[in-house]
Amino acid sequence: MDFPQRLRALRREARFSQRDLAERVNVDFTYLSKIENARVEPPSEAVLKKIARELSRELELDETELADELITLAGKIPSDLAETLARNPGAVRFLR
Amino acid sequence: MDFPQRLRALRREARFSQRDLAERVNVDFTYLSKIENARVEPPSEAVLKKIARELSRELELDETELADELITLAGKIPSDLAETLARNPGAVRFLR
DNA sequence: TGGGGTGTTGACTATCAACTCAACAACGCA
DNA sequence: TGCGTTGTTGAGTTGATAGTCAACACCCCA
Repeated sequence: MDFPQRLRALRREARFSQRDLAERVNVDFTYLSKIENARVEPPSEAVLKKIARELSRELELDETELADELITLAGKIPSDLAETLARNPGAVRFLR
Repeated sequence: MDFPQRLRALRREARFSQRDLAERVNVDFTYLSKIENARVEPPSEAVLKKIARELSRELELDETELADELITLAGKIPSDLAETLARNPGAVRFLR
């Protein structure tokens, strides 16, 4: 399941319209539409986290886990992790 | 050693002027100056890789290793690694 | 004393990511 | 049949990133 599909599935499961969710995370609802239809790239990490907050709240899921799922599905690396990696020269070699 | 210092050290070791190196990697030499003086952020990964190519060539170092060093010094994550991480949901959890 | 090679700076520009806004279509149902 | 709710699309905005360009200063040495 790719990011757009997953987002739409979660949103519907939570019984939110695009307008509902958009308002809660402070973006325009048309933006959510484009995201769900892969017309644009997944949103910023900040927005992803807000989405995770609202959806986890409604669906009684763990917020952090959902955020991680969405962020990696979105093809990004959680910024706190990215920072740690960038500061550890060894960590990168280890991963290789 | 931070990124700007390291770059300048390597370039001098290779006996390249800013103009020399800039021409080889197809950027303006004044841009290198600003980078070495930390007037701007480190360059894009694409430019970093070209720099690594030219310097490793001249100094007989391993190109990939030098690229990794420069990229992480620049505070970035090598994009191929980022991709691998983003595709492995488990890897992120493991790192946590 | 001036010409070539070096590095620095300020102002400007192009590209891209991350959105918003205006308009409209499709459905349900009172 | 018309009104409310939902979703889609095209065009435009905004701020950040990644550079370029013109000008100048310093050195060296012929």
